[in-house]
Amino acid sequence: MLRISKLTDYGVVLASHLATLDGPRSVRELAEDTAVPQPTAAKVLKALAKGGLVTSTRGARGGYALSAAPADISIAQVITALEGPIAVTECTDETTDDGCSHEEHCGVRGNWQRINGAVQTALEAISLADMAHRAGGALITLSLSAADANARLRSH
Amino acid sequence: MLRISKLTDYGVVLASHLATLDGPRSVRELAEDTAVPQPTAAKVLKALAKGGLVTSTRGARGGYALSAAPADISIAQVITALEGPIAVTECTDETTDDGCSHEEHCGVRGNWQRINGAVQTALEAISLADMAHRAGGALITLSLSAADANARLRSH
DNA sequence: AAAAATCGGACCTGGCTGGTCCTCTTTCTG
DNA sequence: CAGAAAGAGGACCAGCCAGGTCCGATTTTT
Repeated sequence: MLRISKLTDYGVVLASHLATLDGPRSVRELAEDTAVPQPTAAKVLKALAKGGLVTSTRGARGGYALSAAPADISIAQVITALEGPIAVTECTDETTDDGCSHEEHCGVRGNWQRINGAVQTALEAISLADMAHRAGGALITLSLSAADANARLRSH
Repeated sequence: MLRISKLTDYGVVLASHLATLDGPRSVRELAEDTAVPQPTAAKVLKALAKGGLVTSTRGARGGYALSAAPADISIAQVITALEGPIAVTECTDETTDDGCSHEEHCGVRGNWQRINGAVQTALEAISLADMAHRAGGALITLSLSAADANARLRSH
């Protein structure tokens, strides 16, 4: 299903919500606004803080706020902060260089990496500002190759 | 990590391997060629057969073969056959119309669907024939919009 | 000093993934 | 016609991890 985890989904929702605010907000407030269970929201926000996407202010009147402008934070960053590097298959995970035993059999590998890169590029191109605005217009289009992209352009 | 399951990975490897062959092959042979554990390969191939991607011949000298030309079977079909409909988040799974409780809070939803659609389109555009050829050249590129695609074309 | 927050963990638990096995049916071959 | 070869269709299990909760320590405000 090519699914991302629910935690990550929460992360995107929370981060997008933060993008509509200015000052820091407490976990309780954010959880209420987004209807995410409070302890879970806390966990997610902690992870985002560790990833440097949000800054935390401790103590009374503290809370979380985005560490950068909404337009400068990508969905890919949120996903990476919560799930580690984006890798569609284990093969494409560069960190484990254990030399996949199928390597000689699967000429498939290079292609997976390309697919993976494509997905990653797509997610990097989408900012929290984009997500915060509903009705963003035509957000993403895909093309198989430059030539194909060209053909599409002409057809419009 | 936006990861697909290992079973699905096997499915792609097996299907891509079948794309390089002509007649039906037994599970044992396919498993040996691809270094996928035999019982697991059987399971995967059964699922592919149920999805109509491969045809099975029973009895002695039977086996599996692709049900269509490699160029006419997409990676998306393989994934769908093994994992059900592609849905990045639960929200984007159209089958469950239980009205996600966050709905009013998350203007995010429409955007997820667009991302989801983009990924799906990308996977639909990649055929087994593409996967079977290693070194396929620039297989996929992404663009945010037609305008952006245009800009990219010019920059090359 | 007390209250309000986050931090950094530990902890549990249910479901799902990956993997195996067994029996039934079908088909070919000798 | 008998037996072997092969898939169909399940049941089944073990391990892992996502999802979720909770607690004590620390920091800051009031």
